[in-house]
Amino acid sequence: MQLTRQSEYAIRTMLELAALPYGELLSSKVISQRQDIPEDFLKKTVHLLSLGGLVSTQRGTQGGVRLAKAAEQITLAHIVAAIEGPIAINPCLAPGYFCPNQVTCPVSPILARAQAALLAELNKQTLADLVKQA
Amino acid sequence: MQLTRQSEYAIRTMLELAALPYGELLSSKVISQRQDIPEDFLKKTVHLLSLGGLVSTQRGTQGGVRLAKAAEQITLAHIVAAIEGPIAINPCLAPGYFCPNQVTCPVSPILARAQAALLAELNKQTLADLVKQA
DNA sequence: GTTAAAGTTGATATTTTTTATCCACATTAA
DNA sequence: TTAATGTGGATAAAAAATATCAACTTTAAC
Repeated sequence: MQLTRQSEYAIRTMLELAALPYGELLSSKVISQRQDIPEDFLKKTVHLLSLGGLVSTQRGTQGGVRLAKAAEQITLAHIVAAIEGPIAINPCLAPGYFCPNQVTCPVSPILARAQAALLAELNKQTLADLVKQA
Repeated sequence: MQLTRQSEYAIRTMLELAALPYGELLSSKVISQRQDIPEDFLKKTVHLLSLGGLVSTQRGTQGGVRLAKAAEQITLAHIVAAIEGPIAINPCLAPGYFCPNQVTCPVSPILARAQAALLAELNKQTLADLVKQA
């Protein structure tokens, strides 16, 4: 029932990027050093963020990573989803799951609401808000 | 970011027990058969529920497991906590954790609120409510 | 008392997931 | 041309979750 460490890496990375002037690049290497994250692992993490449309990358000398959209439009929920996929606190809430148990399972609606409440909180503040606070 | 399968086993077990007349025993063996849960694993799961004060057990012939308190006083949050320990969606929210990162981490308050929202939903309905619905 | 049913406990194995590492490759600015 | 950088795949290592096994204790039933 926990965020993975990789999600945490991703959050810290996004905070680094959001603290920069918009559009500015920062290399994975530098981020890994500043945030004490294994470089190769971070590279993959950044790649996931990229696939999720949260950052864009630039190869080559002086390349790096930057936000792909304004920090005002990014929330923790987006970041976690980019890393871990759609948040599902139980397999039975995942898209396309067929429950092998009783037809009328009283639990999944509750889990669904709990999950929704969790997501709502993770969406309440933007990355921009977070950077302001830090 | 998921409940463990063991938590799910525990929930299904508690639903079985709550469907019985209050105080009635059901053996782990029968529960494991009805719910298709490995028996030895379920025994340990039941033991955790017992340590958590949610069920009481009775050894010997005709022994078994029963609710230790009224189903009206038990929620999903209690069950999950009995199995997984205090719910903490990130290590930094666990009791006694010291964060090695920046002093003013803007993330943990959000995670804390998200976690609280999750817990609130898991506490909204009692086991008794669930049994009624099923 | 004896016995069989049931929970207790600890060791260990298996499987899955997560985290980390390594390296060959593609791209690109300098 | 070259060095810095992201890409991608393979693999390893570590951790966590799940499952199995087996000896033990308790206790109701006979």
